[in-house]
Amino acid sequence: MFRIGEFSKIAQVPASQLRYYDEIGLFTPIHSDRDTGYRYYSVQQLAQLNRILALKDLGLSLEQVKRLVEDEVSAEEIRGMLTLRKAQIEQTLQAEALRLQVVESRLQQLERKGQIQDDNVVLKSLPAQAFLALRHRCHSLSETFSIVNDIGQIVPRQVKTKDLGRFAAVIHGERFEPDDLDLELGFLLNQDMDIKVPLSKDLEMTVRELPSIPTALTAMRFGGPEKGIPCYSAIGAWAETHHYQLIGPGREVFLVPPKPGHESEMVVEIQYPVTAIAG
Amino acid sequence: MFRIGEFSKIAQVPASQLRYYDEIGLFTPIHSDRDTGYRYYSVQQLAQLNRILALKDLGLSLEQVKRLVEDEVSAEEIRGMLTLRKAQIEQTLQAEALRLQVVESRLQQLERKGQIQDDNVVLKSLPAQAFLALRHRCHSLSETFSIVNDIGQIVPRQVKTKDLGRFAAVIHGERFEPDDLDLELGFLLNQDMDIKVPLSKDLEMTVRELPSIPTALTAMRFGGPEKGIPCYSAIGAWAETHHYQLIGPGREVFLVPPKPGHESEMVVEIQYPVTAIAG
DNA sequence: CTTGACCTTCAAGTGGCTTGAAACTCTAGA
DNA sequence: TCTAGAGTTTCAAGCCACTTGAAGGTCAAG
Repeated sequence: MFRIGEFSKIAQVPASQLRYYDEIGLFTPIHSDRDTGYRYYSVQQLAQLNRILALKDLGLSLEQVKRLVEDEVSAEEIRGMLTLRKAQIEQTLQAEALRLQVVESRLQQLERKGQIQDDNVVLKSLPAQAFLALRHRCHSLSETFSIVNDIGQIVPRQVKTKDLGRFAAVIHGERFEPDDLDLELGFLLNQDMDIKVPLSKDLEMTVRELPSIPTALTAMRFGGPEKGIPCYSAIGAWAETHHYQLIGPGREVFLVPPKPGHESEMVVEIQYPVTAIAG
Repeated sequence: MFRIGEFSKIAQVPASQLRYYDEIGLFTPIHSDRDTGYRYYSVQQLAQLNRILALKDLGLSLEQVKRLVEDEVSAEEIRGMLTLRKAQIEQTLQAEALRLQVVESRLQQLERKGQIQDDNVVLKSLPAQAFLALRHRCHSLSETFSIVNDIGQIVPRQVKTKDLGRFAAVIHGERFEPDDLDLELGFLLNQDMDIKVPLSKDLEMTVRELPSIPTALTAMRFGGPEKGIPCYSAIGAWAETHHYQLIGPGREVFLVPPKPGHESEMVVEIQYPVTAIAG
């Protein structure tokens, strides 16, 4: 029989931790003196404690460990817990590896330049969302502007303010050529609905669901389209250095829409679906 | 200008978190209404927030992030922080990889047998410690016992109880052969001291420092030496499956020393220095 | 002007402990 | 047998990075 101090030295576990385990009922001394409150542990309990620490070391919570050691948990259930834990660890491993990569590239940047760049590129996941839009091939920037204008005028009259999200564009063309743009222009919707909005005699906006993007690379553009180039190249550079690949059409979501005469104050979030390249 | 809800949606950060960041002064809205307390954020602040989140994502504490974004921290200092962080991440990676290994081997054990074995083998690190002992080549078990007995009788008279640790043995022989044991027998000391204890006319115990063992494989033996074999094989098996290698003489520390007539109640911790095999 | 979505502050809770204070107990040595 | 000092007790608070909930105030669409 050992008192808590000696037991804690042998097991290399702080006494405070043993007291805590006693308190939560995870690991209680075989004997507690009625009068003095002193805790007494046996050597046999070392094995028990080691088992607990081993399970905890797998990353299980003390609640889980408790269930494992006190209830008789079925092998099936143990396997479930361990399999889950395995998946979690694998995730953590991936995340940590990514973190390491980023830290290393930051260190390299420091070596070379002294200042950290590209911090407006962010990896997000985006939910699916309804999109009331018109797909159209525009042959000049002015044509694009006029359509954008029409949409901005007409749509808010047809849809309740509450249901109307932000103005957005999907960029379908592979290359960016101002005189041949394949764009899908319109408004995100907060609620799915089944309406059509006629724009002119042969153009009609329809609703479709923009698919979710589990991993999207995003960047902010402050100002008009002419400010877009550094954003796109930042996204491209990020993707390249982090071994990601663009896998679909990009989107632009207008957080602060352009007002006539104040175009330089507009703010757009550029979003590109990506996937990590194996290796 | 956005209110907290909209800003939190764009940034994909819970509003409660933004309030918390405001509270700790890490990230405050550009405007707070005097009367209502409402927080208002600008789009430009998205970039600022992203920078903060990126730094946090590297695993830095909010305190560190705060210093980085508000004080002008020198590049030197940043490099220090990142290098430290890098080392930490590498450690975590290793630990997680080990964890994954263990989880996987547990799962395999479940598949094969249904019960978990070997949980009394524990990886510890042991500090250096003074050892008052006699190294001797014993040619029979009875010779060993008699020396052990002598030591147990004589030493406690020479050393203050407070300074006297546990009885212990270092096993120098490569193979275990009862009729040719190269043993170092004696007591661990709580304080380094410079004494010699004569045992008989030509045997003398001396003090030396047992080196620390950064990674030791340990197991408990409950009972006399005859119970030792499963412990040794458990340690061996553990080392093999986890790709560790024994790299020095083992030790036995007597947690519960044998009392005449109650030898079966003795408890010994067996300790072996090991090192991970690369790959 | 009403309604209901949105916002506020404040308090408490989370997990897995650690630290500290004030008081009590044990034991080696005189 | 006494004493000093090491060891132990309980209780409360603190740690991080938030989250949850209650009670109440504000905003804007219809």
